[in-house]
Amino acid sequence: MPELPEVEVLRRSLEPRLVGRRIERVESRNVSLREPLDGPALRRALAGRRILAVRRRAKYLLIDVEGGSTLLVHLGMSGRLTLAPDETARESHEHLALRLDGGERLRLRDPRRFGLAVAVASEGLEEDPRLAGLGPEPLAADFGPQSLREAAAGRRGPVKTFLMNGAVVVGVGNIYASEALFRARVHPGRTVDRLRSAQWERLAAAVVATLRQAIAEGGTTLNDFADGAGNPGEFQVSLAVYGREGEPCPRCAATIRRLVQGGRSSFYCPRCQR
DNA sequence: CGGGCGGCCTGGAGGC
DNA sequence: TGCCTCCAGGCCGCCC
Repeated sequence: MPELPEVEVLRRSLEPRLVGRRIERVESRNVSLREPLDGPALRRALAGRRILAVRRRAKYLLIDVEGGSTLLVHLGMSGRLTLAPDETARESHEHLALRLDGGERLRLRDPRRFGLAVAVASEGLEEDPRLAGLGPEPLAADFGPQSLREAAAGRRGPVKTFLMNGAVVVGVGNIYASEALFRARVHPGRTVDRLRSAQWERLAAAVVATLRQAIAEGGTTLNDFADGAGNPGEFQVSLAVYGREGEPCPRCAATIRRLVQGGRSSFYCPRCQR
């Protein structure tokens, strides 16, 4: 489901409603997501603690609590995290729920179970194996054409899969990789060793602009993305190429094409993107 | 080592 | 109505 904009929209919707609240009870099912849910460890780390902060790193949501623990949540492809009144009926595939003071419940639902929920030590979080090795945040100062070129040194793969590599830049998934390449007018199959300086400049700027606009528009809701209050996003209306095979390019009206790279669909305009 | 591919899962859409 | 195939926003591990 979510790429950086969706997780950031979710974070912003949850932060004011979670910070300062106490977790009264932790309910977890005995299931395996990307890793098995460890109920006892989650209870030890979270139960009775107040929530101190709600942060994001890459596509991970980080919920810091008292006592030195952080709940690391990843939504995978189909995860949803929602805050709802405690009495709301449990949904199917709801694997974890935190009952909060004030009568609400934070619930993680994830039918495909590609997501993750694990309690880790807040201290040294960046060295956690799940986060170590991640590249720069695209909306931070250390991301730009220079960081892209350095990451591309000695590589030869197509720029589309390069952009989706979390060691290069985090948070750019299948939708926003296609959208940023369209904005930068770079063909998704172009190999990174053949990108010129001006293209790196355009690409870095396009990644930033695309993600910022998507956040401002509440994320992309294709099927089921919603923020913590259940509100869908609007950016799907602004998608220029993703999911639009056969439709006219919004810039030049040529017919948008689809190709498969690394088993994933890429969408592009054959005239604008060379 | 980089890069490509299959695997992990369920569910929705579309064809017949 | 059913049954089948294909496809899906992510990531990991294995292989060459």
